[in-house]
Amino acid sequence: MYRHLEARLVEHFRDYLRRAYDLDFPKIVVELPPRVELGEYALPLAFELAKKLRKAPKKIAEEIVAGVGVIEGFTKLEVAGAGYINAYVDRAAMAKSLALDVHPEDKAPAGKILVEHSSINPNKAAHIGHLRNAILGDTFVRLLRFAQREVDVQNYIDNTGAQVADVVVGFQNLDRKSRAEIEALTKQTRFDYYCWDLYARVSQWYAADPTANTSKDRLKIRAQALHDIEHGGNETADLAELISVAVLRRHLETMDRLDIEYDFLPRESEILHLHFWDAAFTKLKESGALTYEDSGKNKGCWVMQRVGRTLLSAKEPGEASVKSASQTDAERVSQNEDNQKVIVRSNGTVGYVGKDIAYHMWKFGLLGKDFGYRKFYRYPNQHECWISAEHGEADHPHFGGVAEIYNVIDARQSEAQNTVIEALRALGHNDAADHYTHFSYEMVALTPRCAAELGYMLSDEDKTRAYIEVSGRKGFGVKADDLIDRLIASAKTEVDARHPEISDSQRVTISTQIAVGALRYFMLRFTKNSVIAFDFKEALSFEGETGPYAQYAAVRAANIFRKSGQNLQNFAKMHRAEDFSRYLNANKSHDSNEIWDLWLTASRTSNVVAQCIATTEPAHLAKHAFQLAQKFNSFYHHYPILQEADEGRKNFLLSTVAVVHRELTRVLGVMGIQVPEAM
RNA sequence: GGGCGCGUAGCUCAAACGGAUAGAGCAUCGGAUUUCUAAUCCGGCGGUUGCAGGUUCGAUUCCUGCCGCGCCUACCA
Repeated sequence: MYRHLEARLVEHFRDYLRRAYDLDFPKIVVELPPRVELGEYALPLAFELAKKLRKAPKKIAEEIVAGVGVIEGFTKLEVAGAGYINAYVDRAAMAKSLALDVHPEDKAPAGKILVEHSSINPNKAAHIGHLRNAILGDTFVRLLRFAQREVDVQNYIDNTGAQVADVVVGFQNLDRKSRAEIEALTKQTRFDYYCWDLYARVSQWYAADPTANTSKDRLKIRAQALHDIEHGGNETADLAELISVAVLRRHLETMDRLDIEYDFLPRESEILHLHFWDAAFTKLKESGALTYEDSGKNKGCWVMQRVGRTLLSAKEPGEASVKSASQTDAERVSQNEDNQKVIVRSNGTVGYVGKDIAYHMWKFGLLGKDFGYRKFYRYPNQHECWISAEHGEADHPHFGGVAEIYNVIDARQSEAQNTVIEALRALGHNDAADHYTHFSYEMVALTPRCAAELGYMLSDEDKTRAYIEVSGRKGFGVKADDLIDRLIASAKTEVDARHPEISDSQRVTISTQIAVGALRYFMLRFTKNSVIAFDFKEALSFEGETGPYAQYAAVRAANIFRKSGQNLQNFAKMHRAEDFSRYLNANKSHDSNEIWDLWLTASRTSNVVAQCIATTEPAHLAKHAFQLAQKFNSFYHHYPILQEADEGRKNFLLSTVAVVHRELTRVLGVMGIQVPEAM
């Protein structure tokens, strides 16, 4: 609602500026005034105009306010501060549409969006770092869907890489398990935990031998395993398939605990076996994006020249050319080599980035090849998740060939992501490159205290650090399922104490919802590029700025309705005929302003969603949910609703509760957080 | 060395596009419950936004330099 009025306001001002000043203002900035007393919208445009018109901002603002005329939905414009133009909406009219929950038609841009997230190596249990990725990605998907966009969710599976090979090596050489034994293990609960430990043991096994020769031999075993797996059609590859699929299923189960689902799981094995790379390689060579090096340190490789880094040739103008003139040829050559990215190794094998280029050409429908598709996993809610296959089913949905993509991948991989984007440009696919977004975020690390709590020995240097990076190779980290278990147990203790009257299975449901709320909120409250230093105490908190705080506010709202005997879902709509203006305006008393502020905050959801999408930053939504809950809790405390004697005012207060409940539930839903029955 | 990011209250974090008095939570201190459940609310304390310049009517935000921290910089994935 808020967003549509804003659009109307901007349009009106743009028109006026064109008429009155003959000015084209493509971007009119609109802000939220610091307090509702100052209106619902603030435009600082007079400040900017001051330069052009060579007049005082305040004077210009007054001129505009006098000339701009009546705007539908607004009661007045006012000049405030040093030259702000504040716009005041018709509160009663806006409240009415909010109560009715009317949404003027939005024309969402056409074109499918593909969001890739999670992409956990299927060789060990998921940990907190993966949780951040999946929660950010899933929330972004929900944001896009809220904005009426069509979205496919993909989880890329690197099932032929070194990490899977390591676990296979572990089963074959350390634990010496037969295929049947491994198969039995995969059927046990949390097979991924077994792999977690095994992966750490193998990593030690490679390195921790005193005689260098043994270590070398072991790395040879690893290289052989990797080779066999990439090739396929042998015992090692079959084992890798068995293990990686079993771990993948575990990952899907873990993420489903947080209501995170995927539509399609493209795997590296199919990218290899369906020869995606060959198709891409041909195009890359034809376009000149890849060049063959016949000398130097990258001799025998196909490389990509990185752009954005100056190729220091004599042609460079300005200072750079002076600098390059003083360089020797040898320096220039070596610098150019440093700017090269090896895509195909001198032994003819393609590296990870090359496969990624092919995969991204497929995403945009530029490869001329497609995966086979097989049903893989049906969620309890019947949603079907598909997986890539060499020979797929005849009937399948169509994935790939999308208009826009978002890759939720941590910041350490920006370099690789940029290389893929550059490759698309080099192929002449600028439009695809422009619609390729690396949704970059920082890692989750552990505080030294947390690491110590987990029983890890820390060096003196580590103890002084703000955080310590998790490491799969060392088996150092907090496993996702463990964290979820602890959150549920902790919530259960509280729920048990508060609600002995309800059934245990219901208490488990509520505890789970609270745990998910706490976890998802925790991962969303930090902005993407701040490293999260994980700490159990903070993550297990249910008070203050947390998910349960917001859930609690919604539960309280529902409780009022339960006690009142009124219907929460229909109440606001049923009272649409009522005019709330006397409560909302009331001479702009403190009370009416405080309550209006609550309505106003509730109305801003679609605005915040748009902001989150534009900035690829879901943290704004978490902040918004918290603020709405905070304002509601304050309102809840100050206005005893069921005791209200004036029937009209009581209806108004109940409508307020109903609208806030609806919007808060909606916002939490976009974050993947449910509102429990009771708390 | 180069690239990217970060530095804001005791601690953990906000402040999209430069804007009105830099805000929350935690911690701490003090208060609120015969009421729609206190996982709550109200108040106090707490700031030279790393440092030094610059641009601007206006800078936490943009630019330059410096200091400190992290990540990336493989013919690994």
